[in-house]
Amino acid sequence: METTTEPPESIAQIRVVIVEDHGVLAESLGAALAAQPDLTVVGTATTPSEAIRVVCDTRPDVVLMDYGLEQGDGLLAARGIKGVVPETRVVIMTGVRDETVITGALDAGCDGFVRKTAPLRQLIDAIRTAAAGGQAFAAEDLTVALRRMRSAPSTLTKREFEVLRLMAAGASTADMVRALYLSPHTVRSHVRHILEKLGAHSKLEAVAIAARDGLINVGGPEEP
Amino acid sequence: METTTEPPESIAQIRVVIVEDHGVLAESLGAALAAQPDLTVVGTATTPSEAIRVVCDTRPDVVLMDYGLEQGDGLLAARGIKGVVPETRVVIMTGVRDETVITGALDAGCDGFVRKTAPLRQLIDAIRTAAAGGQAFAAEDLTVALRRMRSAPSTLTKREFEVLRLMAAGASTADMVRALYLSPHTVRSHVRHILEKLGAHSKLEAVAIAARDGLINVGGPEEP
DNA sequence: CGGGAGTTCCCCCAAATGGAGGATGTAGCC
DNA sequence: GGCTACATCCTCCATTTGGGGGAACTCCCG
Repeated sequence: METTTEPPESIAQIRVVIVEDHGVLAESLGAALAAQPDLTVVGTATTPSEAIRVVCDTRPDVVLMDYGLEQGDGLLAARGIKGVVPETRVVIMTGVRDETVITGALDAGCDGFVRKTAPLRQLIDAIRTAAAGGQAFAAEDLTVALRRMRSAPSTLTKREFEVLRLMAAGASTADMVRALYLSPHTVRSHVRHILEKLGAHSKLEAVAIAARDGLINVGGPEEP
Repeated sequence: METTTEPPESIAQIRVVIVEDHGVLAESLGAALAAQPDLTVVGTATTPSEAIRVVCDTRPDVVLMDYGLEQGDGLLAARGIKGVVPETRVVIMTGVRDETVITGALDAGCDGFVRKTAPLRQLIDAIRTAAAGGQAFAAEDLTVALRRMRSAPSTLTKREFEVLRLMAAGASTADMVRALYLSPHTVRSHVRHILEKLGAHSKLEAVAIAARDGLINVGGPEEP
């Protein structure tokens, strides 16, 4: 591989753990990072729980965390790691064009954010920046996140999110009544609040808006 | 990297083009494949059109094609490549859990199918198998695809698909009337046929089923 | 302790939707 | 020429939904 913008000459090794459930990417990425003179891959994991265990065992400098894990949320795993070994630096890696991921990453106390569409060099730089104690967020990502935070105050409550997710699954009011053990009046009340907050005029539109804004992951062929 | 299950000893080089818009994966994968003694990466592309151009220029043995490209469909690109340079072998790589991808890959005349969750060795084996003239589809994937093809005959007409896509965008009947220049009666008629064919009892449920089965791509943060 | 947010439940009513049926014209197929 | 599929439009009716109120109760925070 070619050198990056900042090829460190010191022998200070950055110990990296890769959390990624796509074997193809995990392995090739591991090889690519290992080819860097200052990076050492000391462990890998494919699930949040495995990630925390590996981090406890290996005490890496940086965790490279995929956002879209099959079994759970990368940000949740990041929170867990920060809770158990707070000095661990976490760089989130995502393939989705979802502005809420970066706000979530900031909220979870992550130290870097890289899109999978970015060149590899950018990822390596982010790892080095995070390891050095810096924050590796692209200015473009931050501005997008800020714009969304201003424009969409979408402050849905927990219950409303539950209802929204059920709606996205195609549930009728009666279905939600059965699922949540509530009165139809209550479900309808939640629905109306959701419509109001999202600016929708139907459940269908609400789900479409929520899907567009990344509030929910619509079932089926998606890769978060 | 380590050798695979079938480390060829002949010097016959397999020329590979990688089509992948995730720079991180494209680059690290390129490095990992190049480390194989029998594989040579002769080109990369990030869009379908670029892919076809690169294939024309470099005439590779195998094209490693990501299904989920931002700008267009990997299967469409595969079709284009097969049309222009039919002897090219195409291996589809996908991260989504969508059974329709594999049927589409078979339909497009692809020669291999690998999930990103698979180990790297499996991908490399698929490339070698495809280059040797074989078909590299996992038995598990084929059975799943067959099961779906039997269970979901979902024969929506063109017009019904148009209506379905509008529904997924959150359009009301009135919106669709304006969008399609039809009578509300006609739109409602199409909607009812869609509900019947999908086994849904509401527009919301129909969209959820369609999204689950990969009939439509629901807007927003998805990575097909 | 007071106030706000959240959850739960209730009322009313107009509009949209789901579900049933039929009618017309057009296009392609055997 | 018939037949079938498709698209278009229609009627009728029961149910659901959207939109507007309000009223408890809990919990948390200042």
